Amino acid sequence: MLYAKVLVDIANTNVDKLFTYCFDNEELSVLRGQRVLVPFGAGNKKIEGYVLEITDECEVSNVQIKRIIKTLEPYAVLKNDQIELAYWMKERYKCLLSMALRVMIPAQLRGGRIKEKTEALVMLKEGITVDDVKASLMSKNGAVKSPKQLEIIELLAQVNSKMSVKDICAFIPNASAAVNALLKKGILVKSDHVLFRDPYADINIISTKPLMLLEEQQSAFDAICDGLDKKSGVFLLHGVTGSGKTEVYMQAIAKVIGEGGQAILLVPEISLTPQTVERIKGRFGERVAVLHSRLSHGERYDEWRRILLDKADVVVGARSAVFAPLQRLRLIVIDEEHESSYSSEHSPRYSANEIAIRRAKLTGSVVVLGSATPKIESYMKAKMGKYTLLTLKNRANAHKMPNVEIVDMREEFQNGNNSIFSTKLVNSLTDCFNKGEQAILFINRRGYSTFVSCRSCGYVFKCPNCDVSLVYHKYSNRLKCHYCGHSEPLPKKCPECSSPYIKSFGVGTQQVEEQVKLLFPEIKTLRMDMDTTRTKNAHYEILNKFYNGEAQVLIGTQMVAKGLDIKNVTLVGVIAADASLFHSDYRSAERTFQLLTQVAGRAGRDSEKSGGEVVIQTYCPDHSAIISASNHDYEGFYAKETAIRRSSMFPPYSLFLRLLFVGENEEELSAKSEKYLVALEKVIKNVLASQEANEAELMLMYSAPAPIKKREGLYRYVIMIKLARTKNTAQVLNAVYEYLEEHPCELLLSSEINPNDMI
DNA sequence: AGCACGCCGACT
DNA sequence: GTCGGCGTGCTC
Repeated sequence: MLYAKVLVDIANTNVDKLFTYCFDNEELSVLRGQRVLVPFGAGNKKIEGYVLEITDECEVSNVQIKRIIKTLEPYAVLKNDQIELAYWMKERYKCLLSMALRVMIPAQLRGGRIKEKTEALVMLKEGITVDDVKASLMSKNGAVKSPKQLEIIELLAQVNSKMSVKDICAFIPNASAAVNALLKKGILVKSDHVLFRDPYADINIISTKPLMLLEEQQSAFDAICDGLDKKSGVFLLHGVTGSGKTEVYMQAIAKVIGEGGQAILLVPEISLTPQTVERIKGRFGERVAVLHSRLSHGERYDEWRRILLDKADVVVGARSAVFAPLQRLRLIVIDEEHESSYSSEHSPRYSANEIAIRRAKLTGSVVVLGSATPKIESYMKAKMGKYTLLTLKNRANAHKMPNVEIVDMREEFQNGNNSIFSTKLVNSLTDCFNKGEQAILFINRRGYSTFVSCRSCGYVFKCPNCDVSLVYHKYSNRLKCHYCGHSEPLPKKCPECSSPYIKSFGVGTQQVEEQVKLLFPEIKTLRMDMDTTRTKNAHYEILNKFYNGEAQVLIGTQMVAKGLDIKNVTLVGVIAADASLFHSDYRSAERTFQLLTQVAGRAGRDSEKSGGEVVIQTYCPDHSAIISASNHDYEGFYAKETAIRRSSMFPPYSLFLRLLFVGENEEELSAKSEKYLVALEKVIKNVLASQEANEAELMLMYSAPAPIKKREGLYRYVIMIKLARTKNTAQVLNAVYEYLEEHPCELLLSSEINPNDMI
């Protein structure tokens, strides 16, 4: 008898520990990492669980050890390093072990809802030869009784392997009745073959060869190879837009595969277009698996299983692909490492970057973080020597960086221009269209306007479920909430004062499109935002149309800023660069700089044309994020931004811990968060006192409604704790977590360190 | 999470 | 006297 320590798949703190079950290894083989069905609780309810340990001695006493009912798959679904990783995640993200394990396997596996897709294959029964069959199918006078059956037999003998009925029919029309007859006679036998659904079955793959690396690329590649040989290292590949980072990743991946290893390439969800996949598959062929949220359940499960069953060496995917169950992992590449989509928004709120580094440590792999605009935090780590900094300063095809012009919209207004386009941008658009070239207009807001209000009494239309103003959508003539999806028709008069004078303010993608059409009636436009990309292939179709020149201007939100590489685009216009600057969190300048740099990088990617042009419209032309972005000056921005962070003691010079309380009753929420604030303050001060530390290490601590204090009908309150980074920080945090564990509160939704956004 | 056990009020 | 409320505690 052997024993298995099992974690039951129930999301509850009380059962988030190992339970010992037994099994008879003569009749049931159970592996570490395998999923099993076990009886659990008083009613012996059948619960799915993960085997995290196998022992030959039972270490628990005074309990009746139950028996494992069965294994759920014939193989382990978790690799050893993933189990270690899950334990680490529990500590790091304060999540349940069961939740950490859940993100590592496809959701469809749980509950056994997914079925393998199978196909019946037929073959000649063993021991039967073609001649035998021929003889049996001949009548005495030598005529063939069943010509179709004979044909099938001859075909099968010729290909000498199993065939599906569908494939047989491709050679012999309407063969299925004859196949059934042969099956009935026992001449043919049937077997089931498991199919892997291929999400990219329809794309045509053109194989590509490695390009010659430029000097900078070559030295980056050499450094990464060095790391691969040593089986350790985290590299920050800082390369300007268009510098050929992808080619460096690809050659590093090729080296790994060449040596029998495997690699993960993470890309932001938004850039997981068929083009990206095509490019990777073109280089690495069949043994590429793709994982992202747009796959159907079946496709996702099949791709995951291909990885598990060692049918893939490269995994390309979004955030959760960092958990891909590869056995011989040696390299994890994170493209656009600064992207916020690498941080999970729900529990466990992990960061793919952190997970990659942790997983690499556990498996002896190398991590490459690539970006034109690395996170301040990442760049600082590189400067301090925690990561190895690799720099690509030049664009790969010798084309220049685009020329960026900043337009002060306050001046435009003073000069009598109150339209959303500056004179400069209108002139540049005219030029661009005249030359038959294309433009991208970027505005970080969808809809028509940002808010709607009554001109008579000032009433602002707000969402009934959320504490945000409603956005006007002109095409549907409705007011919409971008947080909960609430939508209502635009009222004819003000609900407060009945005035009919209702006006919308602010600019969104729909209005930009409308204005372009008014100014350039002959120009075709395309709009790309959440509203136009709702359907499965919409992304791809819009970009394809633009690529094929079916429109001269593409208007869109964030999603046009990332990764587009269209040679004919020579002009990029940023309608309002300030939109992201006035968020009240310390990262807003960084985000603005990143976004502007990314969007500017879309211009002038063709060496035939002269560099390209970017026009940035803003109300704060002196802001360092805007100036540095216009000069393509990451170093300059980094220096200014770190100076600000240091003087105001923002991360990475300090640390924020945010506790989020969510509930229906605002008074109760406010009172609860206040209560915890008082208690936690005492806890923290006690720790600091016991360490004889300066009380000022607790820099700031308050409780308040979240910036968006109501969302989807629920109120939100936060406790913010700002701590100096000292030798005591870890101990302070542990004390806080310990207190929260001992005093659980059902309203406390999450705790996060340096959250990505404060809303 | 789900189920049993247990200790209080309302009922035939 | 019993039925059922849901607070507490345990599940290999």
